[in-house]
Amino acid sequence: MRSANRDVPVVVVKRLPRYYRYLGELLKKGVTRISSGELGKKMGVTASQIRQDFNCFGGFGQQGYGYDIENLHREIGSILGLTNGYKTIIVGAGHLGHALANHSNFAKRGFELVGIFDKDPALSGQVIQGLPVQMMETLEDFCMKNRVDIAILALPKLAIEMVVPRLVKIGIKGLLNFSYTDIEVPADVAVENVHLSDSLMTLSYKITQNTKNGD
Amino acid sequence: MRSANRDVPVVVVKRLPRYYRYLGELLKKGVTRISSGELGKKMGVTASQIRQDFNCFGGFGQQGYGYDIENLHREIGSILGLTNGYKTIIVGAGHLGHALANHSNFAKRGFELVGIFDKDPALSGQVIQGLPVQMMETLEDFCMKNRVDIAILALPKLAIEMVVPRLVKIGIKGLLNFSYTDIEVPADVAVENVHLSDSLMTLSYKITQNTKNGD
DNA sequence: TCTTTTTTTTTACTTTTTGTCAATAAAATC
DNA sequence: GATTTTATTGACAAAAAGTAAAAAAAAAGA
Repeated sequence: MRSANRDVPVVVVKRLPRYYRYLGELLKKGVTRISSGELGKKMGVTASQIRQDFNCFGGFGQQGYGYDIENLHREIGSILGLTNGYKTIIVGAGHLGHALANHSNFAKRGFELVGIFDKDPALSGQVIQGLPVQMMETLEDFCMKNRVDIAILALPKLAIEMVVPRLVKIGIKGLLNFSYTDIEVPADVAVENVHLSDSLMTLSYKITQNTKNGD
Repeated sequence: MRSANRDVPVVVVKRLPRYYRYLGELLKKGVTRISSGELGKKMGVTASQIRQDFNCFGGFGQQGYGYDIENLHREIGSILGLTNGYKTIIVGAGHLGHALANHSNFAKRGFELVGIFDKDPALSGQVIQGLPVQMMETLEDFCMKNRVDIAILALPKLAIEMVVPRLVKIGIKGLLNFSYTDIEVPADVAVENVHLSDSLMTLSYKITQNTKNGD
């Protein structure tokens, strides 16, 4: 089993979390093996694509047998870096930050929430998920001391512009950006954007198309 | 200017919201025209792609001049269906639902929030964004009377399975799904998923790659 | 051992992106 | 006011990327 996985296309990477989820569910149900055909039917994609995707990082399957779910699940998790136990903070303790802190799947997937920050003194010390909300002044100190890897940015556009450079400066590795702006960082900082309005607009487009064709 | 826009590739549609956002920002700054080259540099994509994309729904540009931003912005908005004024409800008034209700961009983009629902009696009547949280019993009645188009689903996986069929039954047109499961609906109901954990996992992958190559 | 299943690998096809260039509009020059 | 120059699109072509199908190979199970 090759562990090399250089040059995996972005589209494939984007599909990995979904595979991971489905495999996890099967595992929970006690299923131990599955063929690409079966999995494809379940997920609504072609068996060919599944096989092609899995082959990007070495053959996990066995002819005549299929894929060992536990093994495959673990491998994909490892490829995604879930085994690295990235330490995570949330910046912005508003409703969104709060919701994300409570999002149990994050911890389940190996992301350890170690701190929550906000600039509003009224929130100072309030406990969310066992963690006290800290003031922005302590951001750098805390991140350095606790070797924080990821910052989840749940704050408005304006605040973002102040915070991002500070996080970049102390060597943050990744940013999950929920604000409605594209942030600029050096190439060695990974960024993933979640633009909620964009999703709503895409939905709007789909509805508009449906309405056109349907009625 | 052709208004027909059949068969616009999905990849292009996914890019439209971002164009819309950038054009909106330029408009706000008072810029009235822009060339594909300039816009491309700003957005980090090739000028060629921009022209190709815009041409999917008819030529909006003018040789030697560029694109009229106001016109282009309005056209993209119309293609996305933002002018249809879709009526929207949020199901689930937890922190996530709350955050989404406060998300000002939704209203700005023409989505009118008309109702918020939750099953927790403790939240009944609590006012969010001027709207009282309603109990789940009134869901069908309310949606029919108010001709609700879109439901934003901010509830856990288990609750989803109960709610979706009810919404489908009363003819909901679109669902924005935040729960960590893929929902199944008839073809005439549009669905857009926002799987937060997936984004975090993709980020994790990127970090892992950076770490490998960088160090 | 032989058939069946199912992956891997290869090949073909489709979609998407990028690059080029003629056509055209605007601006500048004469 | 006519002519030249510059800017920039739209359309097409080429390249790249991604997806699906087909062929070949390996293992499982009878």
